[in-house]
Amino acid sequence: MATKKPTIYDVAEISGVSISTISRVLNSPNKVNTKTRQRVMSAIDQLAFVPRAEARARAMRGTNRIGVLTPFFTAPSFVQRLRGVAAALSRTKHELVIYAVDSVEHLRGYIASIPLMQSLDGLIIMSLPIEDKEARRLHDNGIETVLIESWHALLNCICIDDVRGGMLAAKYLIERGHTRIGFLGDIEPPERYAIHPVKSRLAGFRGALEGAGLSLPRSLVVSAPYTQADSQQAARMLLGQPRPPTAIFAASDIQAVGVMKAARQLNLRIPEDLAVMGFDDIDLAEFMDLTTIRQNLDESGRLAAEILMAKISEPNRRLRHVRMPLTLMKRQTA
Amino acid sequence: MATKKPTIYDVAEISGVSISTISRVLNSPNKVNTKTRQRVMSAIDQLAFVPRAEARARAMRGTNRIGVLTPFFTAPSFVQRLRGVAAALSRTKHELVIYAVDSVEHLRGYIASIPLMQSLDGLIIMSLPIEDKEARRLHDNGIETVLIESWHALLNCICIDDVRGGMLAAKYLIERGHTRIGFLGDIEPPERYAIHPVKSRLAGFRGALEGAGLSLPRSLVVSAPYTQADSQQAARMLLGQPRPPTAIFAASDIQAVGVMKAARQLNLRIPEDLAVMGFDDIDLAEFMDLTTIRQNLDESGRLAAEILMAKISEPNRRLRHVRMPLTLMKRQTA
DNA sequence: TGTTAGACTGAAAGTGCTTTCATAACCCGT
DNA sequence: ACGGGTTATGAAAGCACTTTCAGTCTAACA
Repeated sequence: MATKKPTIYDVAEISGVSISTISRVLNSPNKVNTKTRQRVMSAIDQLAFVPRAEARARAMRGTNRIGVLTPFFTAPSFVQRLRGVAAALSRTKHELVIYAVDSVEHLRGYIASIPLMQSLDGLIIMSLPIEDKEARRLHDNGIETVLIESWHALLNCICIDDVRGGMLAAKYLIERGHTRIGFLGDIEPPERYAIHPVKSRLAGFRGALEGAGLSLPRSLVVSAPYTQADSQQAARMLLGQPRPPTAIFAASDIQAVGVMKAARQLNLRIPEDLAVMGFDDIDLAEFMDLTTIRQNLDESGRLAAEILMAKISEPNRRLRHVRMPLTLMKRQTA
Repeated sequence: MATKKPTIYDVAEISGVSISTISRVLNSPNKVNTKTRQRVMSAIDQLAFVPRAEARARAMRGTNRIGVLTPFFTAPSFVQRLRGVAAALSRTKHELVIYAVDSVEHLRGYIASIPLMQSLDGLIIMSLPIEDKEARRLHDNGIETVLIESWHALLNCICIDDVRGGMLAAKYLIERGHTRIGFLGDIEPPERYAIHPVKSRLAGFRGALEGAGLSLPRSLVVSAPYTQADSQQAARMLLGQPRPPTAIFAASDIQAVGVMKAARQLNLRIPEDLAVMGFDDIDLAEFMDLTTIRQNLDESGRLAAEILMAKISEPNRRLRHVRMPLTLMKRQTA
């Protein structure tokens, strides 16, 4: 049992002729003596030999490859978008190629080489800032592209209005009678290669508070890394102040869970003593009955895949710039 | 303007470097000086150069692509394994291609065509039953393969001992003084194309109970589909009986959460009135402080990827048949 | 029988790219 | 200014085939 894939050299050896002859048998059989050809043929199927290029070409015909460029492959929100993409693709004949980006160089490297390699029919780029030059290159090379959570005039885009999201949260909490409301989010994240919408959410949140005549003192805004544990600790600080907030809006569900845990540790009842809101509506939010601002993550992935497939089969369609709706998911925590 | 399609030689000439450098710019941009890279890049799009995929595939040892065949792409446990795979791959130059399987035909189709198209260096197959003939075909075609959650003599395998997992859960609950313990799981799932380890978990669970002189009456075993809502409903039935259990072991964390919700609806305190255990230890379990049996999902994915890469670079390594350890994660719910 | 036009076949030269290896150019502490 | 360690680059050796070119062999024709 040879585990190696056979080449024409193997076939040549077995049938006792030169590789040129093998090649001829494959490409112009009539130029080869019947006797020799038969010998070669039997060697060919004895080895189950399939010329590589041909195999590839045959397999590729009709198969579209679509790529996803994403940071934070480990974060639930990204996974959920990916899920949407996969769901949309699963019933069609498409391959899903995933590129996990975890540094600027990585990002630039991929964006630079993907369009050139022409091995992808379409590309979905999640939460990564793309520069003008890069957008143009993708566009010029005819790689259909959909951006999620970022924006460029030349490419299809799917976004949400983070500012409005922050406002929605603030308005809801105000409506429920809260006047001291805290904010917790990853305001100054270390990664420069990805897009971080937290500042916009904070801006909208602050705007709505001020619009209602409330203030957002410095002491009620804390920054914590995007993990449950860090957020829990940050929330403890927020709640340990002399005049703690009666509600906290966390810029992501993961962080909201951290807040909930902190509250539990401090024996605060939710929502009576402390109202908690998140952002995203990842699966976890439903499980935990977390009131949150939903951006339909699965749907954004699905939509991206669909836009892509439509553009691939019908390249003249016009560019789509979609703004996905945000909805308040009223559950138990606020 | 030459009418010929440009090659790296042309690009090299224009930008005044060698073809090696061009190749490097394309394949590992970070290995070439920024200044040079820019010069090359501008030459590249000045010529609208596109490398010929065929030549490239030939020159490269393999394709640098590894595939994952998985059912239930939407389920957290699968996503977590995938995450492990992606993490391991991200530091190597391998593309991750995902094939979402959602029917038997799908599965057979993929397995039949993947070896033919030789466009993959390695394959990870998750929770899918593979037949002898198929295993042999993969093996003979030199596609390195790792099976997760299934077993075949010819291929690398990564498994857990589900029976033992069930036993662990039972023993722990017994130790905590419980004598009426219920079981909830997706015992008779409809999908025939995937592997379902629930029965084994139940067997181990039952075995341990009986070993301790306890019985597991029919009434304390309920089957529910693998969703939180269905499990919640099933749990309500379980808890609505004349003599309800004081503890429930759910065959997955998702279902355990359903049980927790049901308990909350019925005003049962956890763990005082009802102890709840899950299985898997998905992220959610930690967030919800769920006591559970951990199978290290991320790790299994990582390991699979690593075995694969080792075998690819060194094909003579011997087959690995790994049994991953299970650990009891003691948290708040039991 | 001696030529000779084909028909076959193999050696070797591409094909367009990747990768290894050696070298040259730097960079840092001393 | 000098070893010791990177980093950047080019020369050259593949990779799996195709194609050209020249040689061998045969069969047919004078």
